[in-house]
Amino acid sequence: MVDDKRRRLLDAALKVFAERGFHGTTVPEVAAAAGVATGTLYHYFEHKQQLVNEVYRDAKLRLRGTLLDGLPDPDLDKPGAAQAWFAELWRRLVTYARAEPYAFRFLEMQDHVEYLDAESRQIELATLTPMFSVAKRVHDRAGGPPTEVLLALVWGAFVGLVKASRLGYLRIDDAGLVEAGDIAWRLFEREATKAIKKPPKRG
Amino acid sequence: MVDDKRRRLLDAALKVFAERGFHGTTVPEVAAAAGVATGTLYHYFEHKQQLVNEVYRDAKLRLRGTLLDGLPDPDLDKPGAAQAWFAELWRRLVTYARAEPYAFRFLEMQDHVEYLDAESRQIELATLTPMFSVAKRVHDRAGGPPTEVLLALVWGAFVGLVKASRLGYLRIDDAGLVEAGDIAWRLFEREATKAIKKPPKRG
Amino acid sequence: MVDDKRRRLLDAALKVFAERGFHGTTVPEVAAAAGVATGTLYHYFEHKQQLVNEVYRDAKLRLRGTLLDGLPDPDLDKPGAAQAWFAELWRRLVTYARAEPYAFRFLEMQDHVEYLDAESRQIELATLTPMFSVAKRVHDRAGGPPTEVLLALVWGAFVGLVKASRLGYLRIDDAGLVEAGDIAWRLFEREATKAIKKPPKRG
Amino acid sequence: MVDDKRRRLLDAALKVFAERGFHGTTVPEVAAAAGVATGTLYHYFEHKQQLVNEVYRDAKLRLRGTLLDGLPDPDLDKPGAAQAWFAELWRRLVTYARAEPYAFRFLEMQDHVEYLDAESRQIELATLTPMFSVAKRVHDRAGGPPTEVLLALVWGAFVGLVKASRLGYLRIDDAGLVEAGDIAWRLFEREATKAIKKPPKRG
DNA sequence: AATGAATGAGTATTCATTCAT
DNA sequence: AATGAATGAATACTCATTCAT
Repeated sequence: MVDDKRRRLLDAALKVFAERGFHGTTVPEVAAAAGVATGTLYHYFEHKQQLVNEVYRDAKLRLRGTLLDGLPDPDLDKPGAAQAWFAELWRRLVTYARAEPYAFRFLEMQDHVEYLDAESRQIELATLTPMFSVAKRVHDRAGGPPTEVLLALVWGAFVGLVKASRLGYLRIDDAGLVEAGDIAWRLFEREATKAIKKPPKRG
Repeated sequence: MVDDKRRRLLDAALKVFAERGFHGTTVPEVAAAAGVATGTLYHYFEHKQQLVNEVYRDAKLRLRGTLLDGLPDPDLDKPGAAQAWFAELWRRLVTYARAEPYAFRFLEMQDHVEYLDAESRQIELATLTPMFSVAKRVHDRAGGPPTEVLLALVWGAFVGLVKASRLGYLRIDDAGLVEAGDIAWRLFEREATKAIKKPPKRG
Repeated sequence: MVDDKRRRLLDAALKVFAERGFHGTTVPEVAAAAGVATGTLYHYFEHKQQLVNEVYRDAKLRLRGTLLDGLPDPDLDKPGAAQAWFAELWRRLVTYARAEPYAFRFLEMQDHVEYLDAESRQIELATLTPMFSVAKRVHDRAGGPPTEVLLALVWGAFVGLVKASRLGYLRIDDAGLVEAGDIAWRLFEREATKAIKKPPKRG
Repeated sequence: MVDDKRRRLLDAALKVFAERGFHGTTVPEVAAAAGVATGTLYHYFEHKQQLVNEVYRDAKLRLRGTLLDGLPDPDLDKPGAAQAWFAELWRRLVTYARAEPYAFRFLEMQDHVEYLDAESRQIELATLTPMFSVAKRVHDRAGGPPTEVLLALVWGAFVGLVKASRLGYLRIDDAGLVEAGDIAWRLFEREATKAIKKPPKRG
């Protein structure tokens, strides 16, 4: 019951923050969206800033869960394993963006830095690191641009797709989103292909 | 002289809006950043919202100029023309993002919709359309996913790169950014390649 | 058991009111200081204002008791009786101020008038009157300034001493406080002395 | 004109703080009492606490001026000089308490410590020290209780008089207040008298 | 045109009081 | 009786906008 109200507040806050941004959102607005009185919000969160941080962590941890829970590390010696791993991740991203559009939008906002605390930033890193280390292994076999660059391109591509969809620049269904993953894979492809086909040439 | 102040206000506003967002920015803050009194700002702009819109249009038009001025339409029958066109556009994007980091960041913010007026949205479209129509011609020869999807992926990839760089997730110089364009081209490549190699099949 | 909680609430309230004043004190603060839940406080007192009034009366009645219980009226025809009476009262004041520093401080606050009710004010008077009437008898034999003035000076002198001590402007022990009474007596002295030595000149 | 508003705010704040205390006073109340809008108050003072501190210093400095400006140190070898010095100080206190009843009341409030800053406390000391050092010289010739104790008694006596008068426990005019000074002098008298009469016994 | 003090509606936060458990 | 979560009016403070100079 207590947790119920806290949950409702987090969900309502996520939604309005995603729509209007942190500064564009009023505390009573959040409370109203959660169906509680303003004072009640302050029973659960010390101040607006603590609220955003908890909303952020909450959303980010769910993202992390969706992306990483039960995701096996690819056996990179098997042909196609890297691509399968990539496809699975992309599919999970699609799942998250579809299931939690507000969370996805909120997490991609630009002005977080200003109010996020150390704990929140720590979670950000904890989400990226596992993907990064696999990508790095895939990638190191090949050469080419730094892994960070590839990941930034891929992540950005996905975000761009979702954003364009939200703004109405394109209409896309889940199948379309998954298909787009095949295209995004090309960013990795040549490197990964080299990695598998040409290790002998390197030794 | 008069235009000088207006110019300074637009530049100052761009900077603080880019850093703190529309709602996170105070009108006196903008005035102070421009080195004028608050009242002066209201001589040049009716209200805060008109100010953002003019800042937006100003930045967007410069983006449009940087991207499109003197950019020839590619002769798609020549091999490599599409890729050259793409490379040139990417190079121009890099130029803009480097020369006007605040403008780039500001334009990519999420919460514009709320306060942009019709004129501003019109300019947004006017910027996209020319690129889109070329891309469409390149693309239609091939098939595959809708052009909108490809463009969203590419644009998002570029934004992701710049954002990751700003947030410190990667360190990249101009050469690196341009190189990344070669990778991004792969998103188009197969289609474009097909487009060039396989027109007989279509005709 | 029930009274125990009421007692604890009165004591806790006295303490925090003495330290932070009525308006500077929060009802939950009082409850917490008493070790009960906020709601419980409202079982014993209708509202904050009733609480202060009961605290006030409670402290004032104890002051009255300490000062007046068993205090014999002086036989003013005996030499030294007036001074002995004064010394005893002063000693009792010292006792109270030492035993109940919060109560003493609270009672001397300035802004009581605003929230005290008729009953509380009545008790204030009931405390002063007995001392006043004796003082008046001592004093009338002599002449000089009105008794009220003398009492105000003496009472103020004592309060000044305690206040200066609390604020750290001086360090004084019980013996010092009692000694100070000898000095304060001088405010009365000449008149009282005259009263005893010179009645013939008046008659 | 600017200073005029600041002045009005300080005066209005002094009045309402004196009447209702710091916590019992609302910022808009102060602004209204000064005849300005709430926002204007914040143009002159950062927050409520800075306001009280400036009010306090302002009142305290005027008290200090009234008490000490042009007050000559007594020549303690002249008979009657100490008493004359005392009488003059008392007369000045009366002047201040009459001319600035709100300031006097405000300064005597109990709960200052909580919000006064270092600068304000420094001024408190700077006001007391000069009187203290003269009193100490008067007093050291005699012996008896510490000077601090005598000063606390005298100051308290005066405050008691004013407070009793404000609360309606006595009615007193300026002449009465000055006369009361003669009585208060008795607190010092014996020592001072000894000091002048009996130095030989000490040497 | 330029200034920046002035305004007061608006926002974050607190707190006396209620009430379901 | 006791609890403490819930309420919403009240309060400190901010900020877009106006306007006298």
